[in-house]
Amino acid sequence: MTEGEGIRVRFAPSPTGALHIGGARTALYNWLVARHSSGTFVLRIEDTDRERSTKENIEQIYDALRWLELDWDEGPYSQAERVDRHREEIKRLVDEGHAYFDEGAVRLRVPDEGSTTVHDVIRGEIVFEHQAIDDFVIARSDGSPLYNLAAAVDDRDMGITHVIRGADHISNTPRQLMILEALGSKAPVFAHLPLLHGTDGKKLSKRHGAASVQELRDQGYLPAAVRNYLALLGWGFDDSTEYFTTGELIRNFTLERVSKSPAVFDEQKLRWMNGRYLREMDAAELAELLERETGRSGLQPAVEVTQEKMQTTTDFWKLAGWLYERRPTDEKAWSKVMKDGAAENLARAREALANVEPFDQAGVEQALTALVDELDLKPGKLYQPIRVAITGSTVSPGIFESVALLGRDETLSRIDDALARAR
RNA sequence: GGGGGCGUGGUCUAGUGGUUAGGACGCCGGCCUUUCAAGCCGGAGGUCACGGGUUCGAUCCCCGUCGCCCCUACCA
Repeated sequence: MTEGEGIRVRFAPSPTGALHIGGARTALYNWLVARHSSGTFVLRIEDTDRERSTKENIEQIYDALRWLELDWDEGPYSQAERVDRHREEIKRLVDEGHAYFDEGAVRLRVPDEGSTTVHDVIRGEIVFEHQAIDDFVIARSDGSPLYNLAAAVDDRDMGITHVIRGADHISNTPRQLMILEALGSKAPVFAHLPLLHGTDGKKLSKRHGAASVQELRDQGYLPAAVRNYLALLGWGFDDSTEYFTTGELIRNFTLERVSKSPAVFDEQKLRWMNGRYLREMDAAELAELLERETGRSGLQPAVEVTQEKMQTTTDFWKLAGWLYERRPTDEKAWSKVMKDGAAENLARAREALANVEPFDQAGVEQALTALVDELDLKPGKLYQPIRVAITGSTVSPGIFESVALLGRDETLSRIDDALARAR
């Protein structure tokens, strides 16, 4: 916990579009390492590809990181704005004979013999024979620097001690190491995270659909739940713990426990976990959040009766929307429930509810249970027709609270409509 | 083609030279119950990729094979 005073990590996304969960996880792991060791989390935008590095794309990254509450201590630095530094080092490499011009471009000289070893915290030592690596280009013929050079120089200049990034960079690492060596610089520690794959087994990318951070936000996930879930995609703590507050994540996260094999994003499990976070909030807090999202007010009573059923905040409207607007009746529900004397029972329920005083949950419950006794019915025979009449569906919160929340006038009116239709 | 990485139920993972291979999501069933969830209980599902070794004994150690993925760009 203390040896980390000097630890400096960076998240260095290239702004090619929305930040997807793979990038988000890389950011999270870097952030966790920094916070765990009281180190520094640097944000650097790798925008040397001018075509794709639009202002909007860059803004999306900030936006995603802010929503995830992954705050950076330094930056954001723009790699593009550092081209003078890159050019300086390219010139130096050429001047010192480490690199040479080839048809206008600059290539680094890679020795034919020997090897470069990557020391990876997660994977151990990885050896690359030089003969398998060509002299690679470090600057275009227009003089602009290429990724491997820019990344190596920036990591060095920014004092990065731990490079934590996706495993797709493993093969780039020996190249960056060779640049660093030619520059006479020390190598940072590397940690290559297992890639995230789509269900098709391929590296996760834009084309895998609902995988961007902003989509998760729009679908009603909580940042804390997303962080918890993402932490688990490629990292495990012990044989039974998987629910971690952010503080626990910071305390327990170590690179040594990161797994080596690729993982597949499973939205079902995220949904489950998000539901768990939702249920642990208190109703007032959740109501406030939903009021912010929907622009409505006074949602707490509705939240109290639906909270246990929600998995995402967007579920709220599906579950409670009938309280605020009449929903078209689900025909399957109607035909399933409105038979065998259901209309008569519903009519009796209407009578009973018309006289409930006060019209609250206890009053409704008393009236309805008394009626069930009187008619000698299975409770569902009475409650389901009411449910369908007022919500349009066989699925809703508890019937007593539902009726009480809807209020007498609206309840009776909806029952009347149902009765009219039933006859 | 060359180089590199990875391989534990459908998915995420724990694990050790000797375990009934543990947990979670999902799935199925039960309880609860006014529906659906939640919660609790139970169940199905794994030849620990395959084949050889080493060993009294391998999921775990070694070698090979296969599969998947990444890099092999004047992309990042």
